[in-house]
Amino acid sequence: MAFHLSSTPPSSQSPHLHSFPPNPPHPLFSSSAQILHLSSPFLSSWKHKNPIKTPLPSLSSPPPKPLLPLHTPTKVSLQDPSPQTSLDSDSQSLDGQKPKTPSKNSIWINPNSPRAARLRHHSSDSRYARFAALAASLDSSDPTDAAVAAAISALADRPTEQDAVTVLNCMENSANAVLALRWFQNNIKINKEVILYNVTVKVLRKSKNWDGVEALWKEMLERGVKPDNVTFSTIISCAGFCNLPEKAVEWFEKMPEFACSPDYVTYSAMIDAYGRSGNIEKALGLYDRARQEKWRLDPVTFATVIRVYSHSGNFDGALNVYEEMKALGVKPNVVIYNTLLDAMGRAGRPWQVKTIFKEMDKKGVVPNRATYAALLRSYCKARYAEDALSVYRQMKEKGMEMNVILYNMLMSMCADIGCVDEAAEIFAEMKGLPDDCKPDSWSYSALITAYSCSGKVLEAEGLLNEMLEAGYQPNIFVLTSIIQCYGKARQTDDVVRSFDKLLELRITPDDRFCGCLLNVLTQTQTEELGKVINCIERANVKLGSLVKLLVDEGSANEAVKQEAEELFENISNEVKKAYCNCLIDFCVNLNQSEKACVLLDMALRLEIYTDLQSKSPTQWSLHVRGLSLGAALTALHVWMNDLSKALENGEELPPLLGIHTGHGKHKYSEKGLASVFESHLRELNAPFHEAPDKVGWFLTTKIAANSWLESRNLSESVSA
DNA sequence: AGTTCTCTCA
Repeated sequence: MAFHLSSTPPSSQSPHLHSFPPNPPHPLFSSSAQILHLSSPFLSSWKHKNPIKTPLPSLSSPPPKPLLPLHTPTKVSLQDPSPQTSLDSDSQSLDGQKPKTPSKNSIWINPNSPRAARLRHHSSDSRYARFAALAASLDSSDPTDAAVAAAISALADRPTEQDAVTVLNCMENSANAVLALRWFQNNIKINKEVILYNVTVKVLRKSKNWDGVEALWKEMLERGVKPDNVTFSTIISCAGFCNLPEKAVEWFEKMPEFACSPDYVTYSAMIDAYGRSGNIEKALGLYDRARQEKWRLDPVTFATVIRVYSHSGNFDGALNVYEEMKALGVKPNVVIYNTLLDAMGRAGRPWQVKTIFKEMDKKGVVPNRATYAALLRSYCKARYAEDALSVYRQMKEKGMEMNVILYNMLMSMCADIGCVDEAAEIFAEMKGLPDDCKPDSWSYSALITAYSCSGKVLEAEGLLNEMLEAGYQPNIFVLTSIIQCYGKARQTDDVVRSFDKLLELRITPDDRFCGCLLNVLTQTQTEELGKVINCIERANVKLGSLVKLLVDEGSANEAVKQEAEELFENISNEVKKAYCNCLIDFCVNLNQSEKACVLLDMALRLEIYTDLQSKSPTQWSLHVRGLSLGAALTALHVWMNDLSKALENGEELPPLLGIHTGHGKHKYSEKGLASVFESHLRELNAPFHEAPDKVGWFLTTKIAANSWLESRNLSESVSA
């Protein structure tokens, strides 16, 4: 028996714009793709589907107007700047540029901060804008009583109690917020001191400063200020943010002592606090109680429970809550929809994301930035490229801020599906954005992966250098990509050099990294195998010894079996299939078909490959979808032997026999697998033919199969 | 003046 992986990899790849099931594995570690390298057809097919001249017009050509107008700083000043003021400001800088430090009368607000968002929201409210400006000034003051006093008197003339609440509510710097609270307590007339404490606690929550909250609480009690329900729900939610569920319970239980009784907001905060700290049972228990006892439940509570379910991986639970909510007559708002969209995105159910988004539109709920961000995340994760890119364009059109994470997800998706050009364009766009949107290590990593996957060695190397210049150390992800890249280009010495770099950086190779080395091994010329095997040995001793057994023609099958089983006990589940695919391909490359069968057998026993063969009264089938070419051919060989045995035992074949290679709608390889598989079937004189009406299937009849199996047996017995 | 929407295979 001999079969070889003789054909060169096909260079076409099917687009998987709407892959189903979603979330195919990362191409670097894809369980099936590695000997069938396929590069980027996405762009062309996408262009074809969309009669637009350039796929990403706003990326490739300079836009007529700013794409992200929100990145333009919003100038907020206390008074309308008088000409004199402007002159003063300008005169501070010799080069005619805006002074770096804000002049006394104008405050520059980070346009990406939540404060800026609130400011835009309240843009018609000049009073709000004035106090937001004061809050910004207070945040950046020195943390001293004097500096805080100076900031307040510079920007606010005789603030009222209401002004104080507004200012504190806008602040972010917790130390200064406490000092500002102190100033207001000492300098203005206050009727409801508890409110000032409550808003200050909110500032502490922003920085997760639990100790500060406890200190304020103590101080309140000492001053005889009586906490109210708002105090409790704020403190409970703070405990939740700080991952201190026991503190949340402690304050919840303190309520009666202060003549407060929990209301629906308190319960919502408690459910949230439990949920955030991983107490799923308790969170859901509280929700159940709330329903049974017919407490008032509002959309916020439902959104919280949906999130608790979604983060615990129970996505149907999340949907159920949504149904329950509608059944109870509570109208879903934008936050509910956003939470649901996020949940279905996490679940990897982009089709449900679409349905929910449509429903939202039908009900007239206006999507906001969080909605679009959730859509983008879902589509990127599911590699619904067309949809993701469309959402991205819509966000830009609507002036909604992207951020580094969203950009990175978009780039990773492009990399995963082979859209190098798009990834590069997005990267270039990021470079032109303000600092907080500049490419970070993830961005570099994503584009390096994109280059690596499509064999652009020089580009990948260039970007790696750029990344180093930008001050980022290469991490395991980048080095995995680079090694993949060199392996594919058969630059074995560079593979070794990069591997040494990894060890030099004291990075411990993980299972995926070793899988990448294995994959490189399947692409390495015989005379250089030793170099790669040496790396594998250093990365993972067990894997190294298994590989050496496979290379050694004298090694016993039993030894291979034992070593492989030991190895597979110790690697993570997500890489097992990829390892099997590579190891079997390696055996096939080495002409060690028996060892390939040993490994295939083990993979079946460990249920790494499942349901390779199936039998119905009308059809027997072989399913090789998701297998590498070598593994698929090994499985075919085993199947043929099984069929012959069945005939020998006097069994009758069914009317139809079929081989399923996959329909090529997703993953990198299936289309490739089908075409390469077909040529191997021809070499074997196997009478299977591509089914015209069933994509990804090769079929034959009982009669043709019978005579083929007979002639095959005959020739084998002759040669024996 | 209170509870929810936030992130990447790290």
